[in-house]
Amino acid sequence: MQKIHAIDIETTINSGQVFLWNKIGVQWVGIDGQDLLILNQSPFSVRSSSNGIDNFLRADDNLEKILSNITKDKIVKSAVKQSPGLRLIRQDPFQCYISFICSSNSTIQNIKSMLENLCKKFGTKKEFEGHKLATFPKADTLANATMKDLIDCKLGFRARYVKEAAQAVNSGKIDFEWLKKTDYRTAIESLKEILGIGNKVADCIALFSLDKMEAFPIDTWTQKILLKYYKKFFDNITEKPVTEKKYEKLHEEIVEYFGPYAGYSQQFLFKMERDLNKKNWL
DNA sequence: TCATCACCTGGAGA
DNA sequence: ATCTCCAGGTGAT
Repeated sequence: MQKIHAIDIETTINSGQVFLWNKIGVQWVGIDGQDLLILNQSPFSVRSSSNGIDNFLRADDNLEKILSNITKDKIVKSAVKQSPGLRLIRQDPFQCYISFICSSNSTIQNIKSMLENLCKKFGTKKEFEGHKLATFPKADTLANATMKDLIDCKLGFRARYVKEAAQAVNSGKIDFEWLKKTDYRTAIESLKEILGIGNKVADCIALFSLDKMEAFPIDTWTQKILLKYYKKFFDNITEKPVTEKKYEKLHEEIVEYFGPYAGYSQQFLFKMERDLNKKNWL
């Protein structure tokens, strides 16, 4: 009972949801908004620099219910069996939003580098249990950053996206508390008004930070998975690039098939396929 | 509605 | 050494 639902920290951190984490000794040290977190597998502990942790590891989820729901599908069932300790993470929304805007057309390692640069240049220095780190920048800081400083963080063409996205938060156009309360479709449409956010990035933000478990990010890996295992289940999956309208039609089919916890399914499938292809994480 | 193409940057492979 | 190609996509035409 305890064993079955035990969280595997390393697996969870190395599942493409978060970027600002490092393994130091036996523990994982990471940045979540203005918090520094330290995770320990054994003995299990989650420690926060500001006790403002908002259930980062989603201990409030009913895993038994979720897992029994999503494992009705055989492929998901085998993916869960392979990484039973994998969990969805509830991230700081602003950090998640900027992180996935930075993710477009890049690699895990480069995304991590960009985000570390942003923290070093714009974050607040903190020390927690002997670890000196800088927190993630606040929205108004990035909104007022110069383009040169953003370019210096190696954001490339994303620099403009990040600045405008931060301005949208600063002005109240993007309100994460409101987005958490509203429905999935409304949240996605709202996020997509921001330059640099398309369907995929919006789904990542919704799933990883806004409690929208029906979000199912479809990237090139997910597309490969759907083609490989689910071609006959969905009409709208092809090897061609997923256009905006195709994405939306496909998502409807996906939620109908995978159910209300589709996002959990995606996470297990994604992890399985990346590992199968021996892709590196953090 | 869809097809092309460009895009910062850094790492891998030719 | 130098070049080409590509990576958790998105925007403009």
